[in-house]
Amino acid sequence: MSSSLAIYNSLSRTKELFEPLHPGIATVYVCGPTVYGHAHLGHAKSYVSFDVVVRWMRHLGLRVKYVQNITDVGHLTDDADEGEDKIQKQARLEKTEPMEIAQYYTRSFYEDMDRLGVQRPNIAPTATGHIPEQIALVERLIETGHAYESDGNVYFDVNAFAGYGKLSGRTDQAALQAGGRVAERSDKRNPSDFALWKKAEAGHIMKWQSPWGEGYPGWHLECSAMSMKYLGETIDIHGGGMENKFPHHDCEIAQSEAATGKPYVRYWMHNNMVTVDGVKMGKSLKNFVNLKELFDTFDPLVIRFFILQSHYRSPLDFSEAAIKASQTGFEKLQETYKRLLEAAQGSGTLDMAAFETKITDALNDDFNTPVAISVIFEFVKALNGALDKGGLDAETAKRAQDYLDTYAGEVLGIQKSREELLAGESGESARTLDEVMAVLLELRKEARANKDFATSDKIRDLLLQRGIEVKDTKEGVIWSKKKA
RNA sequence: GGUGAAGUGGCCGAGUGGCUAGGCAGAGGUCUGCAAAACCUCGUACAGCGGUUCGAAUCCGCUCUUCACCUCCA
Repeated sequence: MSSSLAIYNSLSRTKELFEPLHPGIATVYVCGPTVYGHAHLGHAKSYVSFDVVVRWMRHLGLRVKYVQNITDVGHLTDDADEGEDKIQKQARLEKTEPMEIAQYYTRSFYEDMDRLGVQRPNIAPTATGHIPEQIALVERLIETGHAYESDGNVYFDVNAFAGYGKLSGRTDQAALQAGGRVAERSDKRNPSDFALWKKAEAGHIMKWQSPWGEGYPGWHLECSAMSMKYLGETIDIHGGGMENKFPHHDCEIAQSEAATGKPYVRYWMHNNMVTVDGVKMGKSLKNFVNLKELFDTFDPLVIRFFILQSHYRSPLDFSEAAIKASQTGFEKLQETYKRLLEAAQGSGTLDMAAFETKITDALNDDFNTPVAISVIFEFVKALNGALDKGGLDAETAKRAQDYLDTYAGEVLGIQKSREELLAGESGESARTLDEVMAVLLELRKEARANKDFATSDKIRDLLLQRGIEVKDTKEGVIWSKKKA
């Protein structure tokens, strides 16, 4: 029952069997953040989703080369030709310089991603670190007749590239302009032409020398230049947010394919948005939920779990109530895993092969994490049932642990480690707590033996008030600290 | 105006021609001194109107509603 990996390709708008260009190796490029503010839930959805994509492909035995850029050149706050550099603006607001802004928010980004269990990309190139590569790409486009210079600016000539707009379906440039909101620029040949290189106006801080004078790269250029540098002229997968299909990804395709004459990307993947009350969460709107604030209330892994309970191509509506519902389910999963690890040996068995097949099929079907999670819950239910009835035999118990380690842990990343679940806290204060708890539970045990339930319940209630939950199970009394 | 999505039970959220999604919440039960946990049972959902079909939430058409993109945005 082996299925193969199918990926929904935004370019063909169908699911296609994934076959890497070079057998055994998958090249993946995902648009990274522009670092001028703390990451929000929308970033989390995107990078958690692609994290699972990469983890699953590695699980399948592919060697994945994963590149994710850091955009540290602030593109403009308005349209391509107006407004202020975003990073420069933030630097002005924070009374510092652009480089410090970029570095500070880059660190902040990785801090948040680490807490979400997002594995770091193999290469995380910055736009400012690849200015020569970008200039070279512009020169190549001028040489091949796909770009032209005009007063220190260099534009891509959309008419010189057949198929511009094929990703977004925006192929009729005339119709596009009719209702468009971007004012025409006199120095462009065609209103749809986009900037490859921009002349630095007075006061612009982030600028570099180029054959066309002092300036800075256009907003689509870095991804093409860095993707080609590290992954080759044709890559397997390019991922990003849906809002980047047009113009960003269409422009990337145009400038890359015009330069190389080769297909740029074989599978385009676009993840959907996080919404709040049905409206997109975005930096420019003021409705975004900062991850650091969210982590004050919720375990980062709960957020990860919440994200993966919906499909990456579906919008995900944010609400505290929805995350709380996820939290309860998440805790149930952790509890069951812990119970499995501590369970005594019995004689029960489970049909592990069926659970293997189901979850593999789900993940092979365009990374269907919600279905994968539902399979894990079916498994959890069967597992708890078996443990209720006296436990699993040694082999099944081992396979059950492997199952959760592999799918909930290694692939989906929604399971806490054994150490975290079993060891609790370490150190002097934890040992003291253990000793004190042992005394209290001994007193409670004596009270219960004497049928003095008033006393035993009082001990339990008072502990619960302080965040320590005591449960009487078949295996004996257990206690755990609950997060408030 | 153009380009693309989507409307599923109290809530979140999969599926997509016949066969249980799953989670949360709720009801009943088993277990327990009681709780908690776990397990068992239950809820007759697929925006509306037509059509295709032996059979449609799933395909087609129309209508209504929502969202994204067309300006930076994961």
